Amino acid sequence: MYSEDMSTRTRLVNATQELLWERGYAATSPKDILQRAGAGQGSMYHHFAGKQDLASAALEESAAMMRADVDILLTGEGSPLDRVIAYLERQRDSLRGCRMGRMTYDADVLATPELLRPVAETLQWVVATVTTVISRGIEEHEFPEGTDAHQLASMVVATVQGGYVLARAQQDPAAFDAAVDGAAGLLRSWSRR
Amino acid sequence: MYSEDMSTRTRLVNATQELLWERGYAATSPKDILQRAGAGQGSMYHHFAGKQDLASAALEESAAMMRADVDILLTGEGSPLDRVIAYLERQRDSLRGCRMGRMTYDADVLATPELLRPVAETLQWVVATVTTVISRGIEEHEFPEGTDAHQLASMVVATVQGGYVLARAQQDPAAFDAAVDGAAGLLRSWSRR
DNA sequence: GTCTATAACGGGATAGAC
DNA sequence: GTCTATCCCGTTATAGAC
Repeated sequence: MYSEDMSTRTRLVNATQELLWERGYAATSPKDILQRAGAGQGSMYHHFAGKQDLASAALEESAAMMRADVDILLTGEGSPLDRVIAYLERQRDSLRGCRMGRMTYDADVLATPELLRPVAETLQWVVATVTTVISRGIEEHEFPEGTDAHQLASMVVATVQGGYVLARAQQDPAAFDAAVDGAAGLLRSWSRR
Repeated sequence: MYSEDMSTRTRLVNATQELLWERGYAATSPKDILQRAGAGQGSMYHHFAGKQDLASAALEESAAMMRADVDILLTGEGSPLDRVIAYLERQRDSLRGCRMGRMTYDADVLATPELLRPVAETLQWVVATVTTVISRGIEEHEFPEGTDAHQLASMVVATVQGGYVLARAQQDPAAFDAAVDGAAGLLRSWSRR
């Protein structure tokens, strides 16, 4: 339940963002959303065309938040290698999984272009941004010449996404940490070649 | 619809395995299963206590299949490095994702110990098996001394699991290939240190 | 063992009052 | 703008005939 100074529309979007992260699209009902937002049926159908429309707005908002979070790590302090390792190591709440990545296993999302688009674009953006940082590292001779920046970036992002899967399966964040630590170790070694 | 020489029970389990892979647990209804198996309501409730019981049997069967598939790659021909790379590179149908990994984003599975158990055990087994292969590689001096086999194995399995996520988001197997090629490249480099 | 009929419940959307 | 009442449909399970 949100504070009164947020508009009903905002409370609806926020509640939907949370539920999409926790349970996914198909498993989230309008009733769940309304209860968490402290709103009635009418409000939702006044502000949005329906569940899908609201979910679309919520996903776009979550996508923007994820980009902002990742951007801070990748454009922050330190050398290119430091920043890639910051992206790997500073993920929080690994048991919650990825707001965007989890949607790829929701059949309704895959089948609905408006819902898949923010997911596809955001993950694509993360890979592209890591690729840019690694390319910079190659220019600065922190990574060897001939490094395939896109392959390396794909591996880095996949390690994070897959680390979430392993941690959720074991219900243990240590499984995530082992994966990203393994990737960070290899990257450090690669940069010293 | 399956051939007549399979028992109804077997057809139910097989149909459920397929649907769990394609859509997950919550999104699969008994009706879907019965239609694909070519059976009626009565058959299912005769052989199984309900949807959850049938899904449990199907997941156990899929888990065994996945272990068999992975085992062939990891205990097959070649040096430890070759076998780890075979595991990375010989995944098929990357757009389908992982039978077990996908279940970690299904809230009902997480909340049901009988359903989560095969998922957790199988992914744990894969990481442990890759760890063993890498440890062997360290003994044989194919990997440097001081290599953390468990971290490296976690990274390898996470890359595969995350590669599925990236490929499904883009609806393009190339995203999977880039991730596993990146991991394979780093591993080769690491083994030559 | 397998079938159909039915029931109880919840999801998602609409209607119309306030 | 927000509320409640209502509707239609699909999911899951049960009952009982064959």
